[in-house]
Parts: sequence; structure tokens; C-alpha cells
Amino acid sequence: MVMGRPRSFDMDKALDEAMEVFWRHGYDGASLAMLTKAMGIKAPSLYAAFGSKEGLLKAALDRYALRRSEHMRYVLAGPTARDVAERFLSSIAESHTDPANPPGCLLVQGGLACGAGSENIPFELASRRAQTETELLGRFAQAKEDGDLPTDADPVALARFLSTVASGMGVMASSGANRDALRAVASVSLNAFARSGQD
Amino acid sequence: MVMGRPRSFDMDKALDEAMEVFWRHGYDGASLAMLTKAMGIKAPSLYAAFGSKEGLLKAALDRYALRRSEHMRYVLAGPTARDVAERFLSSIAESHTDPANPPGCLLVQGGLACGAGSENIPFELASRRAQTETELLGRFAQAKEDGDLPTDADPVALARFLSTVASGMGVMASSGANRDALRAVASVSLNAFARSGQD
DNA sequence: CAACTTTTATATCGAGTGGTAGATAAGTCT
DNA sequence: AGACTTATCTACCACTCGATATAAAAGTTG
Repeated sequence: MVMGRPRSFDMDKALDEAMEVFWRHGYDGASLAMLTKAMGIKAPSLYAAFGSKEGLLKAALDRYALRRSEHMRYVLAGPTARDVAERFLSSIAESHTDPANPPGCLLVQGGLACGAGSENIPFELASRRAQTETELLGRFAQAKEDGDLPTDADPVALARFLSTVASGMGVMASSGANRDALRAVASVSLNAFARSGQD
Repeated sequence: MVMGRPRSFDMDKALDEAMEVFWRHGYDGASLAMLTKAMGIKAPSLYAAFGSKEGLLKAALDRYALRRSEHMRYVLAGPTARDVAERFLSSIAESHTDPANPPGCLLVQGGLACGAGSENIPFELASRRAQTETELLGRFAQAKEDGDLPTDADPVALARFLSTVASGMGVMASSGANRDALRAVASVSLNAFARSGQD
């Protein structure tokens, strides 16, 4: 049952705009003035809907995770560990240079270091990055059980390696690296992966 | 010829303190209050010596580069391309987890995204990161001339790959990855490097 | 319609921002 | 010593920060 005056702005559209601001300027660099202007609402509406600037970021991060969940489902559905790695790195080369978004990855651009009062933001972002690594780890552990990876393979190291390269690609993309440059990095990384994991 | 009242604080010591603040909180997150407290000087002294907050960052970056120049000299002196890569990644695993410094890399932590009025900071940092990549590229091009790398090797891709992994390791370190974790990443990366560059 | 509930806009809060003016202190040079 | 030059300090500048009190507006429900 809904009562009272209905919200006059579209929640998801507003979150998409907020996401872009955080993506481009980081948490500290994204001022309320920027956010409210981009979202097309006033500060009191923002606080009524999200509670705080940090609450807004978390809502935007949830939406970001939702966007990427379908990609990750496809990645993890790769038939072999090597295919999974290839899908993972390729999709990142594409998404991190998608002109529809700011370059790089929100989970990296959002803030590796923050000022006083925002100390927990880097932890929040790190925790979300770690989720992807955990998903890869689970898939590689499965691959090992399946005999798809050799018995001496180290799924932890492989997942961590891919996660590290992904973050590095985020840094490169935010610095202006284009899609082909990221594809080349993915290609070299994949060679390393194959040697460590399979040969 | 020196005239007038001499500076009463040690420039290099103050810069080391400023470096640590920028390293830990990023450019935007480092307030003048933090900086002046850490440096043990007042704002007017800071502005007289460095001109602006951005000038202070650049001075700290210069000092950071100075610190790492000896490491890079050792790295580039590696006898083979593979040795260079190994030295590069190993030294990063160590330096990014050196308890004497904040975790990660100043050139990454300093700010991938900034707020209004600091838009050029990410460019400045990216340009400094690119210098290392260029140095690696030069070394690998030399290796190719020497016949140390096969004729079909791609020095640009190899240098970019190592630079990307280095940035990724910076992200991981700032998220709490310990030295062994980074060493494992370096090890996997090195396998990929060898396969792409030499086998 | 009237009672009720929630959202919205205006205006503003105290705290903190980067940066500076003016006076004083501390040294060097003739 | 005395003139000169530079550094440092106190106090403060205009502005922006994230966040909110208040009241009007816009709906739903009886």
C-alpha cells in the first residue's frame, strides 16, 4: 500500500546519473552540488531517498553490481578455466572503454584513498572488488575438481592474478588507454594464465 | 648567495611527510590542515615554499621519483628481458608492502579521479606512471635488438602489460594484500610474460 | 471533500576548504 | 651596528562542504 505524495523522480535514472558522477570524480571528488545537479533533484530529496552521500554511493554500487552480474554469469559459464579467463579479460577490455560510461571501473575510480570522514569508502569498494575475485576462485576450484586444471594449479593465485590485472586495466583505462591497448594487455595476461594454470 | 632569514624547516623531511599524507588520503582527501600538521609548518610557509597545494604534490612526486630511480636503474640493468621483468615485479611486491610507507603506490593512490578544480591531477599522475612504462619499453626494444627477445615479440605490449600489473598490484596492496600475495601475482605474471616474450 | 502521509523547494546550518594580508621574527650583508 | 631580505605567525578571507529545519505542494485513503 502506497500513501502520501509519490516520488516525482525516477529512482533508477537518478542512480545512473549518480553512478556516473562517482565514476568520474570519485567519492570525495563528487560534491553534493554535482550529484544533485546530475540527478535533477534537490538535496533534501536525495537525503530522503538515500539517507546520506555514502548511502547514495552504496545504492549506486548495488546498481553497478546488477549491471555486471549478467556479464559475470556469462564469464563463469565458460567451458574451461582458460575460457573463463579469456571471457573475463575480454569483457573488461570492452566495458572499461565503453564510451557510454566513464573510462575504467567504478570500483577502482570510486576511491582508493579518501579524506577524513570517508575512511570506510575504500574498504567498501575493496570488498566489492573482492567479490569478483571470489567468484573466479570458486570457478577455478571447480575446474580443478573437473580435471580442467592440473592438480598442482593454484586457483587462489590465478583468481588473484586476474583480479589484479582487471584493476590494473581500470587504472590504464582511466588514464586514456584505448580498447586495443587493453585487448593487448588481456592477450599477454592470458598467455601467462595458460602457462601457470594448464601447461 | 643566500640572504634573509633562512628556512627553519627541513625541506626534504617536510616533503616526505607531505608525500605520506598524499599517499594515504589522495590529493583531494589530503587537506591543508592534515598536510601542515604532518609537515610541522603553517600554511603561509607551505605556500611560500611550494606555491600551491598542487605545487606541493608535484614536489612530493619529484621526490617519490627520486626514491624509485635507483630501484629502476637496478631493474633496467637486468641482463635479459625476463630478468628485467622479474626484477620489476619483485621490487614492486616489496615496495608496495613496505611497512615504512602507506600500502600501494603514490602514483595510483594519489588520485585516479578528482573533484572540481583538481581535474589535472589524474593526468599528472598518469604521466608519471607512463614514464616507467616508457623506460621498460626502451629496455625491451634494446633486448629485441640484442636478440634477447624474439623478432616477433611486441615490446609495447610487454611494457604495457607490466605497467598494468604494477598498477593492479598497487590497487591490491592498498586493499590490504600482503607481500606474499603480491609475490604470487608477480610469479603468475612472469609466466605470462615469458610465454609472450620468449618461448 | 477532508484527513493524512510523503515529497518537494527555499533557505540555511556549522564546519571545513584552499589560500592570503599584515605584522613580527630571524637571519645575512655592508 | 644598521639596513635589508626572507620566513614565520596570527588571524582571517570568501567559498564550498555535507546535511537539515521548515513549510508548501501533491498525492492517497476514508
